Amino acid sequence: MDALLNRLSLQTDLQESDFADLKRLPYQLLAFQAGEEVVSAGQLVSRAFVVETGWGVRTRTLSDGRRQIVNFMVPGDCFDLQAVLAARSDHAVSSLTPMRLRAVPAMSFVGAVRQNAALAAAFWWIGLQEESILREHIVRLGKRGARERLAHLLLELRRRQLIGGLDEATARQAPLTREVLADALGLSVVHVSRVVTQFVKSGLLIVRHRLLQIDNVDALAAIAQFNTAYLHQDGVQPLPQVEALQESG
Amino acid sequence: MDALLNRLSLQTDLQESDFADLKRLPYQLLAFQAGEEVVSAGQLVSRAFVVETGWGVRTRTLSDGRRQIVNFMVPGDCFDLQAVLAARSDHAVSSLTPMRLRAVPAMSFVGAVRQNAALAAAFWWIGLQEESILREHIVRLGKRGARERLAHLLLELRRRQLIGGLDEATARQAPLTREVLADALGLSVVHVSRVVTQFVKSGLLIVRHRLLQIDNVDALAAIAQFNTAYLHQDGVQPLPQVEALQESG
DNA sequence: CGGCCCATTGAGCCAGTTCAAAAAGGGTGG
DNA sequence: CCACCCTTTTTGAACTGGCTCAATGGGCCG
Repeated sequence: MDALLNRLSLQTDLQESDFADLKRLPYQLLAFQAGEEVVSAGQLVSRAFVVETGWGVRTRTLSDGRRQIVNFMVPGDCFDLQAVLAARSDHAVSSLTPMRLRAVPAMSFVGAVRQNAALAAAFWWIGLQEESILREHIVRLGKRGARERLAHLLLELRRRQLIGGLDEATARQAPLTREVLADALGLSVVHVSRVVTQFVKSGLLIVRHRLLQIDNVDALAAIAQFNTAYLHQDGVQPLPQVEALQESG
Repeated sequence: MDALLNRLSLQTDLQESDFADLKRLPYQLLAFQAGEEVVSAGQLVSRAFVVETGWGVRTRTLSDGRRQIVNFMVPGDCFDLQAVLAARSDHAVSSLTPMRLRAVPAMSFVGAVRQNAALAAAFWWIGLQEESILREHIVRLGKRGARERLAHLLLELRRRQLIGGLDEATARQAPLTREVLADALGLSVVHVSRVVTQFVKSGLLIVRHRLLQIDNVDALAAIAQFNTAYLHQDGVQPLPQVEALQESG
């Protein structure tokens, strides 16, 4: 879980002992090939997951087959922390690339979070980031045109990969077919293809096989009006409240 | 905070003592007129809010003035629970109608949640619902046409008002101008107006002043392919995990 | 009664869609 | 190493849902 640990050490002020608590959690490593379904819609989930390597997506499929990608998952992301409540997943999660996941039993996760206030704060923070990413996706779909949407998404994914500790060169890459992009951006495959081509011709993007690679971050940021504030990368403040609580609780 | 209490009693299995803990929290009542800004973007928030009466919206405004409504808030909804972490709000919250809010200091809220596992579970559940509502908004914007979007949103708002304990007649009403709908649905004011008019002519909606009233739930549900699963109304299960934890922690 | 804000309606336009077909990979088996 | 097949991508052409611009109409308040 290097990516998650890296993320937590950058964004929270966990101590060695907190990391130790985290590492002590029981887990199971799961390996998936590209295109497998990790969690099905309607399934009763009872584990929390951490992405170790590879990319995944959370999708919602309407009864007539239309499919919306609700969120992407890159190394260091967690999902189904909600599992804690034995909720039924209302979305499916599947892998885009070969993917390795760490699955933690819900009960153990809750236990750790309840016994360690710093961990609770850290995962609360992660939840906050996730929610913020969802909100930004809403803005992307509701208020932006096709070029802006694509540029904005690619920049977000780069940033999120950086947060997970990947190096700049890797973080600029995204293994996304046009269809995946279309399902995420609320556009047709054909139109995504046109926009990608246009970006390539303008030197913003390099396409190799089905790998998109950002070639000009600044130009994309200008197109997308990209502002990273919503990612809350700066991490938690020294947290006066929570520290006060640790003393009293 | 009747609406929230009602919601919690329907969806969670809190005991009298849990409700007592909740009622014991210090709070401040705030009253706003229609169109006031409750929380500004970038502001450091340090309180959690509960909507007592009235409607609010969370909005994100792009630098060029485009405005996206990310979520609606109806009685019984909570927001800025994240405040706990002293995060900067990346969105503004404002009132659509006169609104009464209960503001709870972040520290007190965290204290209550940390000392009472049942409350923690209840608010975790509320967070899960909120996230699910955001995801459904993504699907609405990404994969649905204008008629579907409007029908779907109105049905969601009805359901959410019912969850807050409002009666059926009230829950069918929504005090939304065309502009608000447009900003929420990613459409233009003009087109929203056309769709509303069309719905009125088909007997799906009644419009009085600036109040939309649902006149035919089933027909709207058919248009929207509305499925309530994502609202997780059924509430938490008896929660084996959390109960086990209460014993051990 | 007049002013203001909101909603409606019409006309023309455009971003993005759909349909269809061709091209380009890339993996597999011979 | 080549031939073949399957999937993905690209491209063209026609279409359309929703947009913009602009003007008119209504309801409410002072």
